[in-house]
Amino acid sequence: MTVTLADVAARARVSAATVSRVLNGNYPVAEATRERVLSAVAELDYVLNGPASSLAAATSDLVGILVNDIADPFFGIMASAVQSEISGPGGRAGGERLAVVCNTGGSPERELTYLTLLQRQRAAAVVITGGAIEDAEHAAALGAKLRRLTDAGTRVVLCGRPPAPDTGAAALAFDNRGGGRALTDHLLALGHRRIGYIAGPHERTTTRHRLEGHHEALSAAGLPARPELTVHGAYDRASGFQAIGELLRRDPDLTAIVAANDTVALGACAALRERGLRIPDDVSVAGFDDLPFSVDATPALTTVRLPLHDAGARAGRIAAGREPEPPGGVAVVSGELTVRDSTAPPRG
Amino acid sequence: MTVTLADVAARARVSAATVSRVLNGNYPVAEATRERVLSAVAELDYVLNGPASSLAAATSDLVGILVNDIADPFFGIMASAVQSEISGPGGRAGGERLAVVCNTGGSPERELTYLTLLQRQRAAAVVITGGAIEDAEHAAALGAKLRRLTDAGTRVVLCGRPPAPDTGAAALAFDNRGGGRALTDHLLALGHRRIGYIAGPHERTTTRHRLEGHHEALSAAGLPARPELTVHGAYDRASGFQAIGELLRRDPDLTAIVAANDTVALGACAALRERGLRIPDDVSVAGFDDLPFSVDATPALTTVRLPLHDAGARAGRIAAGREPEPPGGVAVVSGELTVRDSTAPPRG
DNA sequence: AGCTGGATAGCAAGCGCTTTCTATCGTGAG
DNA sequence: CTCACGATAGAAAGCGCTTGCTATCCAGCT
Repeated sequence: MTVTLADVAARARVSAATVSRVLNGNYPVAEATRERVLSAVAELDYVLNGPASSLAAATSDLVGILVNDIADPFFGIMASAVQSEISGPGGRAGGERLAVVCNTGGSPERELTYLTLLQRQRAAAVVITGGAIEDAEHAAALGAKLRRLTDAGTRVVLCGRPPAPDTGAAALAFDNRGGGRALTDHLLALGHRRIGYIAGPHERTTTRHRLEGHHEALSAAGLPARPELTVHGAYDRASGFQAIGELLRRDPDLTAIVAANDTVALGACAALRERGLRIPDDVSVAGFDDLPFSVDATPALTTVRLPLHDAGARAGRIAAGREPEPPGGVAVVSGELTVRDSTAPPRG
Repeated sequence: MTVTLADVAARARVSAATVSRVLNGNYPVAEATRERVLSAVAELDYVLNGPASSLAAATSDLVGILVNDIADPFFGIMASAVQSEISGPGGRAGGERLAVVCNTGGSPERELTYLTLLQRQRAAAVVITGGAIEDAEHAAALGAKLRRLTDAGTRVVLCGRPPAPDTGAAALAFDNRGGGRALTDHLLALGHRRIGYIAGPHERTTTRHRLEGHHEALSAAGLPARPELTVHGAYDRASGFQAIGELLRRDPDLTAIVAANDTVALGACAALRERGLRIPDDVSVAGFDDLPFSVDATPALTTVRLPLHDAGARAGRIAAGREPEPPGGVAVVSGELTVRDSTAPPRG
């Protein structure tokens, strides 16, 4: 039925061992023999049986990339960068490694499920992108799983997520706190004092760190905490849109809005415009991430630029073993305050 | 070192066969025994060896999703929909199927490479999204590969791509031609006569079909073909930005621009604004796809809405074998003209 | 001419799991 | 009290490939 190594061997009049060695190129084979084998492979349209090969060799060429939301360019950009590094320098699918991305949808269970599936496949490496869930139970389960993966020889790299101590995983963490602080500092410097904050989902490191940066800036400026000016929601447009209604109800005189990310910020802008408020004349708006569309928004969005592509590429190189892990297994990647047209001094 | 089935069997005082049967649940096992096995599995932290299992069973639970650009929400949305259908109803990772997305970057070689890699893994199904490359040689190679995949029992579904006859692959094709025509008809109805067209890359079915729709509308209206008003570029923002310079040089009096997709349209808008041209007052702009950010653009973009999520979900269900293939193996998915604020009658 | 060693090729033993076929046990029927 | 049969469990034969070890061949030496 399907062509096997033995068929190729028979056709080339050599042993299966020789065919295997030609295919893997890790053992000397006479040029004439190699050519004979190669043409037999071509003639028979032979395709290696991956499972059999992985079983015998006890390794696989699968590399998994976990993302929270594949439809969000934030993850798409990182995943794309990881993948092109994995698939070999030059962007060509060189190393014959199968870099695949797995969409967890932000669900802790699916995150674990995918990790198990990858562990089953004896994946060569795993890159986990984006913020983590802050739930003690889940964190413990995840930590244990990562530990087992690294123990089994799978390289694990966290990209855009805080380190997971004692798991053997390397981490490239974004400085979300610093970015959040820079953004609010900027608004304060412009003279804003009534700032609404549209945070991401509860229990996510990204959400908490950005929010903490915001609070740091506020208290450094001697401003009182006003918890009612923070609302939580998903990292999507609808969340930003709705949040504006809530925020304006709680304080109709807000002069600035900081959003969890650019997508949320855009939703907020839409809601503001719908209410006849002009940006930045009536209300300033700031985002986070600097996704590609943010520069094209009207007005162009003030945000914190995160080097998503670079971080992903580096994570990919570490996962591929082409770059050493950062010292201590952890590196902090900083964002850069990017001021554009959506923020301005408050009226008045 | 690593825990195997035999270890679990020994711990549970049963044979390996029994453990396998408990894990697969496809053979009667006494309740008491099953529990004993299950606790041994838990105690030993046993994880099935995927390659060994796939080898013995001659099947795998891998499902591949090919996309041209994972950082583009156009693909992200479809991939996300496919994946959630594959991973089991309810969006939970139920079926223990490993749905993974592979980023070809639009390269024909990588497309083929990934398909081979998936074939190696004896994937259960493959979903290929987005337009195809129109190169005879590549098309033949791709067709042959698809044929082999389907012959080997892998279900192949094309999503947002024209059918591949005689390959055994099912297809959900977008009506790009109809959408392109509707868009240009709309512009003509508004009174535009000098319309620039920013097309996608050469040799892609999507590019050609959308452009053909445009030409159909033009000639149906009795307008002469003006090839110099069409420029090609990538499906990205930069392409739209640059194209405006070129188009305006060729005809400074254009009153409308049709872009290959929304991303390109946004780039075009930015370029237009930079030149001091107002949209839609001075120039109307239309996109294609209706990506999430298009409604938030300023002005909100007129475009053709493609049911990306629904199409992806359907493709996923077909790939999972939970929905029959469309009759004849092909279904056409239509877009819907969505008129917003970026198009208006020309000044006059 | 006999010997040594490098270069190739082959043998065969698994890798860990699934599954067919067979063995065993307990129970209701005769 | 025996027999047959349904329900379970085990034995063992692979699945297709990799790789350590062994066998062979021939050139270069002594």
